[in-house]
Amino acid sequence: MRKNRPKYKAIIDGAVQVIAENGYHASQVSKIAKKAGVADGTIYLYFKNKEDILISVFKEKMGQFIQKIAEATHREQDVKKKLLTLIQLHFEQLAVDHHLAIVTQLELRQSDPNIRMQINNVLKDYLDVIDMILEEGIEQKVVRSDLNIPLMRQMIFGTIDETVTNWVMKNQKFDLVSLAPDVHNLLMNGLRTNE
Amino acid sequence: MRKNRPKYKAIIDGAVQVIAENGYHASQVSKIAKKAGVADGTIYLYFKNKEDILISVFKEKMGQFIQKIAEATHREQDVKKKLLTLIQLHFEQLAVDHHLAIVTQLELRQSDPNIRMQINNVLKDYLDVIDMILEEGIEQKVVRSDLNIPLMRQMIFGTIDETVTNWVMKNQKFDLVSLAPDVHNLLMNGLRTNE
Amino acid sequence: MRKNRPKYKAIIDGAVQVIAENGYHASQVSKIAKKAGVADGTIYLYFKNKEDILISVFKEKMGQFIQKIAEATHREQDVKKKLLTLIQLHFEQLAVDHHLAIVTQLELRQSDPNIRMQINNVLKDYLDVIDMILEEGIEQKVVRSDLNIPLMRQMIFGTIDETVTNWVMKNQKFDLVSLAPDVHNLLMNGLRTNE
Amino acid sequence: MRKNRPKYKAIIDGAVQVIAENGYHASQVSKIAKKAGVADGTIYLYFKNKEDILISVFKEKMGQFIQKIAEATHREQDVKKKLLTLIQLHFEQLAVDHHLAIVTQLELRQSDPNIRMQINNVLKDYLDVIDMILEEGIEQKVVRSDLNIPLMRQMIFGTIDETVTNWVMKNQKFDLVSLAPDVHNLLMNGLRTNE
DNA sequence: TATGAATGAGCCTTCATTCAT
DNA sequence: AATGAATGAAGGCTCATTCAT
Repeated sequence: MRKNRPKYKAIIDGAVQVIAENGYHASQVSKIAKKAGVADGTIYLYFKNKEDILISVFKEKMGQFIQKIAEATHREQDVKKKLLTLIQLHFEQLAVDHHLAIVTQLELRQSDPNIRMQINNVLKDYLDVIDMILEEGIEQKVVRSDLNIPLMRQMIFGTIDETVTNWVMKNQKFDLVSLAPDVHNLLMNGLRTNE
Repeated sequence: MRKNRPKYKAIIDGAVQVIAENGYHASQVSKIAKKAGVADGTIYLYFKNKEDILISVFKEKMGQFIQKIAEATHREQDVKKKLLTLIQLHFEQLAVDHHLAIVTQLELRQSDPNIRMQINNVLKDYLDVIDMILEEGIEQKVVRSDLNIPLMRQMIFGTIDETVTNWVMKNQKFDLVSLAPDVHNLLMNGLRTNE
Repeated sequence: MRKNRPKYKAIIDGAVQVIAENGYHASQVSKIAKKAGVADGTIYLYFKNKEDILISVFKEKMGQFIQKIAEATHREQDVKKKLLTLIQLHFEQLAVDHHLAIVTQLELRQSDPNIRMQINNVLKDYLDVIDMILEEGIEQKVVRSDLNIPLMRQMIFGTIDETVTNWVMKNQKFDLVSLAPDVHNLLMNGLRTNE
Repeated sequence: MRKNRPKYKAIIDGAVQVIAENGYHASQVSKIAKKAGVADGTIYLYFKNKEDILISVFKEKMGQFIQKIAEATHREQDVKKKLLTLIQLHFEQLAVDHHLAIVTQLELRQSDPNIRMQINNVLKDYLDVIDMILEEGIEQKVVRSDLNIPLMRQMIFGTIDETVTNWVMKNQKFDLVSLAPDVHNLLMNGLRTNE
């Protein structure tokens, strides 16, 4: 299968780097090819077009990203701990790969409607993980039940996302991972039931 | 003064529409000119280049946007009411002008570092409004003081922003404004002091 | 008459300066207008189009230039002195107005065939002066008669012109006028009869 | 090596023709591409920009031009014959390629300072050939020693150049090459020692 | 006459994509 | 499969010229 060939991975990784360094619109296919160590034409043996590269980058990288978070939260029993794990892994994975962080937080926000739709498809899995935590929390009465889930999910995702964006925009000058407990505390406070 | 001329406004408004419909990078200058009802060359009497259009769009539109919110929150006495007002006006203004909403939530996220820097400059005023509310809240012991302000601000802005983005992505199918009380409730819950 | 109005002269002088400073193709009409202290549109009350400005510049400036030389050589009796006068005045006039020198030696060489034709018309008068000196010289047996006049004229004009061009290209760093006697000596040597 | 590829030569030759026919500033890149039988974009695989085409045209064509003259004069022993050879080859080469003649005599005179500088660099070699002939002539007492070399060089180059320009301007209606002996005679007369 | 805002045709250059080798 | 030279469509921007005031 095409995706298992070494050049496929080389192109994906090259694309992440080039996009992180130049931004999506300044990322010429030839630049990606050079960084990946292949000829320009070779790109088109693996990808339909430039847009397809971007979508594939997101699917590959975010797929793994989400996968890890999904698995880790499943392993946890406690709802609060699930959320903490989610936040921590989210921060950790981006802190470790700042190229990916730039691409995720900044570059992927742009682009055509149909790219965005595909990206949202992938993101859907992530949001599902959040929803499941919330549902479990409501069931266990750790999370308030008077607000609908999408709203709470938006707070969780919005807060995490905004925090990472801030970190990226400030050129990763502070320690993102160490913020996890406070973010968790803040969110749990908002979510908790008001006895 | 250049900005008071009717064509300036026409171009800004044309740009908002065209960018909302096509995305920034697919928005040819000639398209903006046509929508504004001016010749292509006229654009360059009012704007340095295409990038300058985008920045001006943001400064003009977001400037007013933020101005309104800043004034309205200042008029309120109660901290909780200030936050509610902020959320409500944020939602209302974007709900009323969905072209602007698309540009704000999607198109402006992209683009070169130097565009982003300029945009952040404008946004700074908005974040300052949030910070002031938080500071006042801490003083009045309505807001917890054990977390730093940037973090809480990120929750507030992140949640509001994510909510609007969701609304835009779902093609404005639900009533954004009516969400304000719940968002407010959720955020205040997270922020409140834990006695 | 149009040409006597003060703005006509202002535009011509502005054009000479702007062209000397920027080169013909980087000399926008608006730049010339600004330098002349008139509105862009005013230019077109005095000139048909941009090309017409260039031609008029040449006619005005070179007209005077040639006029002076023609008169001065006529006043001289001696053929040798006539040629010396011609060389000296040629050098002097350009040395005094280096903007004009740049325009004459460099900028006017370019441009469309039909501009060149008009320029040549003006130059014709200058070449006629040379021819008359040569004819007189031949008559008086000071100038050899075994070569045709155009050839000798080309030597005279070519040598003078090349000397000025060199001076312009070297940024007028040496004294052009003081070269006149040597140039005259050299040319007379070539022209003299070989007894 | 880039310059050896057939398309490089095709573009250079196409450029010479198009520039000769239209003048440099009216020579669109697309016209040159069409004449050369390549796509517009192909031009930019071989040349940095439009200006680079002009400079390359000059370097290539004038390089060969000067090379031939330099070699031929070196082969001659006699100083007078060296000069005759120079004049003859100069005329012959331009007579044979009238497109090149137009470009050399008219189009290359124009243009930005930095183009001119590059052109002068190439021309320098030609002027050096003249200087060497003069020095040899002085040594052998065939050329007068009371005038400085640059001045005499200006007469030689100026006369030759002016003659060619006249020929080009008169649309090559007379036989340029046959003028060589007279031009030579005239110049030698000017240069000779006055015993 | 004079103004200068407005016009819009025109062109260099980029770069995603193709295809002969 | 892989290459990379070649393609050519597309668009931002300039500037000579016009015309309503």
